[in-house]
This record gives sequence, C-alpha cells and structure tokens, in this order.
Amino acid sequence: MQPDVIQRSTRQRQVILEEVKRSRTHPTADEIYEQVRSRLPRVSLGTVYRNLDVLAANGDILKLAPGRPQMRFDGNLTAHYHMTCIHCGRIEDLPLTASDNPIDILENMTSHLTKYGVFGHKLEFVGVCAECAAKGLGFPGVDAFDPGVDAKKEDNPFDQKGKRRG
Amino acid sequence: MQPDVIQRSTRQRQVILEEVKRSRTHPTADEIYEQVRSRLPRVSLGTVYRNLDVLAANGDILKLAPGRPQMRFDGNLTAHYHMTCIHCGRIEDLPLTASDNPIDILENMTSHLTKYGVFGHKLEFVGVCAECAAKGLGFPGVDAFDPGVDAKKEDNPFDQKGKRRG
DNA sequence: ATTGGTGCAAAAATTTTGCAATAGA
DNA sequence: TCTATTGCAAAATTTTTGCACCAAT
Repeated sequence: MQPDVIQRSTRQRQVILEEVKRSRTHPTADEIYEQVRSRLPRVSLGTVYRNLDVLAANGDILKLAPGRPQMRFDGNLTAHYHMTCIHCGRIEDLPLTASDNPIDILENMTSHLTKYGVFGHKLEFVGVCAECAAKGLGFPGVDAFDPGVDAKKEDNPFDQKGKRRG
Repeated sequence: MQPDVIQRSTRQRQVILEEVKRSRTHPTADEIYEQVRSRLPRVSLGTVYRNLDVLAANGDILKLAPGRPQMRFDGNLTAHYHMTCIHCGRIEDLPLTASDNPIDILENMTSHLTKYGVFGHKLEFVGVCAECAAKGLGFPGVDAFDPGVDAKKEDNPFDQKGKRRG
C-alpha cells in the first residue's frame, strides 16, 4: 500500500520539520507557527497545520494530546515516555525509555520522579479497529501512532464534524 | 486543603453525571449534551461543559484526550485501560485492568487484541510539576488524573489563551 | 438572603478548508 | 506541463465566558 500521491519537498515543509525536530518543549501548532515565521515570514498558519498533519501521517513527527484541545508535537522519534503536568499542560521527556521493560520502569519510577508529584499513569494501546480495517485503512508510519492523525477524512459515527448547532 | 466553595447539587449536574456514567462509548461533550437534552430540554451546552469540568475536577468522571481536539468523557472509574482507533477515534475499554501487573499485561496483550491491529502503545505518567507545586497547586480527585482539568485558570507560559491572530 | 448555578448568546480558541496563484517534479 | 502545495481569508468546530436571572442551601 504505497502512498496515493507523490509528496513534494517544499521549503515550508522542510522548515516546519526542522523546527519541530529542534524543539524540546513539545510545542503547540501556534508555537511552531511563530518559530517558522521567524524564518519564513510569509508562511501561513494553515500551511503549518497542513504540514504538521502530513508529517505526523508520514511518521516524521508525533502528535500529542496532552489532555486538552490544543495538540502538541514532538520531533523526537526515539522511544520515550512523557510526563504531563495536569495544571499547566507542560510536557517533559522522562528519563525512562520505552525499551526499558515494565518492571524496570516501575522499579525506577520513584527515583526518577523527584521533581514531580506523581499520582497515576495512563497506558493506552493504539491500533486499527475491525471496522476501519475492513475499509482498508492501515497503519501510518510506525512511529507516528498517535490517534487522530488521518481520521478527519473518514466518514464514521464517531466523527462529529458538521453537526453544529446554533 | 478543602474546597474553597460549597458545591450545590443541581438537577442538571445530576443528570449530566448520570448520562456519563450510563454511557459505555466514551462520549464527547456534544453527545452528552444531546443525551441530557432529551431529559432536560432547556439545558444549555455551556452548562454541560461547565459541569463536565466540575465533575472531572471532583474525580467523578474522567476527561479523555483521544489524540484530537474534541475531548471525550468516561464515567467508569474502575481501573482500566483504553483502546483507541487512530482512524475513527473510537475508544473502547480493554479486557485488561490497570491492576494487572505489567508482565501479565504484555503476556496477555496479543490474545486479547485479536479485533484490533495493534502497533504500539502510549504510557504517560501524570502529576504536578515543581513550578505548579510551588504555587500550591495540588492533586484533583485521585481517579481524575487526566491532564488539563483545571489548568485553564492558571497563568503560565504553556497556556496559549489570548494570543489569537487574524 | 446568599451566592453557586443556569440559560442564553457572544466570544474565544483551535483547526480546517475553498480558491486562485505558485512552484516542485 | 501537471498538480501538489501555498497564502490568504473565511468558515467550521469546540470550548469558554459575561451577564441577568434562577434556585439550592
């Protein structure tokens, strides 16, 4: 299942990717836009959003959902975990890698988490449901397994688009 | 650190809680609004949003961020994990509980996941960062540890509110 | 009586999209 | 040339909020 269309390498896409890769703060689309604009003053916010989606779908970056409407992005594709603050939404990388085995993770958690008061965790498996698989929908880049990346084109009962009320 | 204000028990709040508890589909605010409206036709969407935030902050429900701007809610407070479809955003409960130990989880994953094609997982620890702790910000209800629940009142560099551009 | 909560409507915030023009392959 | 991509602006979507009134304690 190769890509339907040939993607072009534009300056905007390059710079957006570079800025996401360069950042260590898991920036929002807005923050990325500002960074990119300092290098490409005429770039539009729409272009940033479109390219963030493309890059995430390609597996070049990660789209993060830190428990609020505003998405964040991560250019670090090495296996790692995140620490999210429930108050300010800040996301930091944990000094634990996703390749540590679960026992190590739990054993080492306490010692690594002196700067945060931890009171829980979330573990979520990500994949493709039977219905979507039946429609021929497959996997994105193996590292870009954040939900929602390319769901917007789909017509399914879980998409709420186009149902606004006054 | 007791609550600053005494909360009242309103019919709207009751019904909203009941509907979230009753649902097994991790509904959106919109879907909850529709359900509640069938019982309280004059309820407003703002009231639904306000009460979902209150209920989540109280730990009565969970606010879920399935990788897209639209939040979902979960009235099931028993320890459990979720399965998210990257395409349609659907969230289902896993037949694994959060009390299973990590080895059991990994050992049993394959056999339990026959209906989904799984290609990864996300593990995220949630707590309070040093800066927010210094401001006296504490923990919400122990089961409501989804990020972002009460961050909106805070003034911090990670909040992007009030920075719109034309 | 207080004052937290509501309904309503408007606004805010984030994301998406239509379209003509541009530019990469 | 062909068409993916862009800039721009408008729209769409989701969430928040101001305010006068209502209602729980």
